[in-house]
Amino acid sequence: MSGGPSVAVALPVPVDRLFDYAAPADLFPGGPPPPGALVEAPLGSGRTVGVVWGPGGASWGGASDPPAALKPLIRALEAPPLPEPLRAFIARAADYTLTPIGMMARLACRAPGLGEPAPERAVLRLGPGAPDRMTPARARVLDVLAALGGAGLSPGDLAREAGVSASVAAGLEACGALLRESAPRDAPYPALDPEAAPAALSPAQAAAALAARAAVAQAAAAQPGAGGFSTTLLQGVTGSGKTEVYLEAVAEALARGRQALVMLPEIALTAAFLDRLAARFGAAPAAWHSGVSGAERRRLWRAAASGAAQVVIGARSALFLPFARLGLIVVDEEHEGAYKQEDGALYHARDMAVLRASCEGAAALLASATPSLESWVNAETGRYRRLTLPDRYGPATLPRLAAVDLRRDGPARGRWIAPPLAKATAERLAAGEQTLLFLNRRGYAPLTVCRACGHFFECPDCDARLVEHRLRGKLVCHQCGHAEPQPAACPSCGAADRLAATGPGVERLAEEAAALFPQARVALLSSDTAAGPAALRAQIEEIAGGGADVIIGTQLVAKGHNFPLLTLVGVIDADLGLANGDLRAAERTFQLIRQVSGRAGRAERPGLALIQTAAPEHPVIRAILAGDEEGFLRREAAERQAAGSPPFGRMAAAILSGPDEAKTWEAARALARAGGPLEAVGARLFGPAPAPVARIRGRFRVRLLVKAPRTAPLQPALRAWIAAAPPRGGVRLAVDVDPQSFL
DNA sequence: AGCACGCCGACT
DNA sequence: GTCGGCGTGCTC
Repeated sequence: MSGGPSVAVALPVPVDRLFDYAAPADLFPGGPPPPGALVEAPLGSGRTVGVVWGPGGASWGGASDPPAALKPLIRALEAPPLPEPLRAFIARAADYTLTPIGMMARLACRAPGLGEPAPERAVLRLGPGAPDRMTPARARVLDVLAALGGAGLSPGDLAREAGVSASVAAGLEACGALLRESAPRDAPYPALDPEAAPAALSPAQAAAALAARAAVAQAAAAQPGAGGFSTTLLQGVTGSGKTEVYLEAVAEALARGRQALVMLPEIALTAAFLDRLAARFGAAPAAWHSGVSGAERRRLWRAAASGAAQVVIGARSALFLPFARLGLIVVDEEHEGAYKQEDGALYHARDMAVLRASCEGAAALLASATPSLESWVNAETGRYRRLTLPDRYGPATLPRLAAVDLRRDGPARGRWIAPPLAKATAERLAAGEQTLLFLNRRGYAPLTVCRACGHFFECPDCDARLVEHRLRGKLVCHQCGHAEPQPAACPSCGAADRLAATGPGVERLAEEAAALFPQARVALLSSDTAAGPAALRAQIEEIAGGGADVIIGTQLVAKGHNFPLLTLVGVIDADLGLANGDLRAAERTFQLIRQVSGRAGRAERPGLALIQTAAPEHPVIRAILAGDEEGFLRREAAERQAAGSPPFGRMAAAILSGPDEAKTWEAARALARAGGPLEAVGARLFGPAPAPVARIRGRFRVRLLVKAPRTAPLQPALRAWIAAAPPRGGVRLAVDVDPQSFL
């Protein structure tokens, strides 16, 4: 290297490479910016913000040598550098998820105004001089400031607080009784008190809390990155008091001067949750999610970096905040699919939380009533610690589960509510109790067929069938969102009135329920029926409060709100999710039916769940009916191990997409022939489409799966593989990972 | 990811 | 004859 100091910078471009820049002494008199510094750099014809990764010449993956003449950096931003543990996390997360490092690093710079110094504002406070004369208005101003001690107020706030006009303060300032100063615009976060209002814990909670606190204490006592890290799975059914337990862990972090991050899958839940934490710790913690304003993001980003933000409640993206001394990460509802980030960088936030904790020497705490298979396996094998909370009320709260064998007791053709379920529903109606009929299928009917010619409607852009949405008068593709008006006549043969809806959707089920129980108030709950999230919440609340007798719902009803009046749940088609060939179909079906069944009944009045199935002997259905979660997880884990699927390895996919089916398929075969990296490569396709070549939005796609041992260097292997058979002829190639836990 | 370069269709 | 479509390739 020649020509003065240079640095390697991670830039937000999808290239597996660092970019070298000159850091000339005239621009950087104190030496080149240190690792972690945020810098502005010229790139192509424009400029972009990146993160200094090390001295120039560092190679992160990239093969080609940097050019002889380096462009100089433009400037260093006025923000604290990303701490070393965060950089380590970014590098490992990028490698793990096959994401270019700069794209991962970008997630840590997502706060506005990082280029500018922390904003200041003018404040007035008591000055050394005495007022030239006293008036009642002036006295009120001085009283307000005296009550604040040495602190100041902005001119506007001061006038408002004192109930005077701005000119009063101006007069006092002119005679030296008030002093105008500059102060940080961002108010500090209120201090949290770990002992403000400790919860009363049951013996089981207290025991779990003790262990959770010990894990945090262990992390806090160790040097960062020196063995303090641990992961704990906190398992306990709804109502067992998991939250109180992990808040004890948060209290321990607070008491030891470490920061805590609590991750939630749903942003909508944070408001209520913040209230709860405010009650526990005496003040509300900071919140980080997509709905937080720019000013608040800037404030929180800097407060995380300074350590002033003691506790942060956040969504996925909070994982990339520059915490100064993180001691604990809690992942609430760790099994939730919402933790998967699937656009841009691909990652599973639960796994990245564990990774971040390991980089920070912090404790990770995963909480769930129904743990994901991955976490359960990790707890079983001893990689994670495990804490279990027993049901607070004993087994009586669990609803009684019974199967309705559709082969024997099924409904008439074109009907979906079997006689035993109809009878049970009628009984609830007579008793003034609510029934939930669960069917995880939106719309009126999943298939529309012409009875005259057999024509059925397919999406023009993909392989999926169009679903009739009678309420909207549309045919809709559930895969890509394509919608078209519902025709009156068959477009193929022209026959009018011969189009037949085939199969059930919730709209059709609601129709049937209304006909079956004419005296009942039937409510339909589906993501299509409400105007927006707020309207939907209001609707759910109204129904839960007794606004309906029979609730028809999709998976939407499985989560969140409680239905205290509900004593019967009917699962219309338990077999629905099991047939679609998806890797996680069984797991999802088990969790969904278990969650939705659990909605029946309450402590003093156990409910009933009737599971309609045509395959009661299916192992998954049998496990559901027996309430045998452990058995299900054990069997599912063994099956996946036999199939070599996650969580027993890493899986990546090369996705080829092109405008032409033959060319796309040929490129995929060439890639497969080029010799797979590491282990076998096959043209297996996962996902909803049944064919090896799927059509999505008019383009053809093939997924080649790559399986690798957990610790294998997948990134370079994939690069070499793709270099051996680069796609041609308009075919594009993207590498995708299945964002799941293999940690 | 942006952004420029480059080679084929319908317009003043 | 040009404006502009988006396919391809590069960014220290």
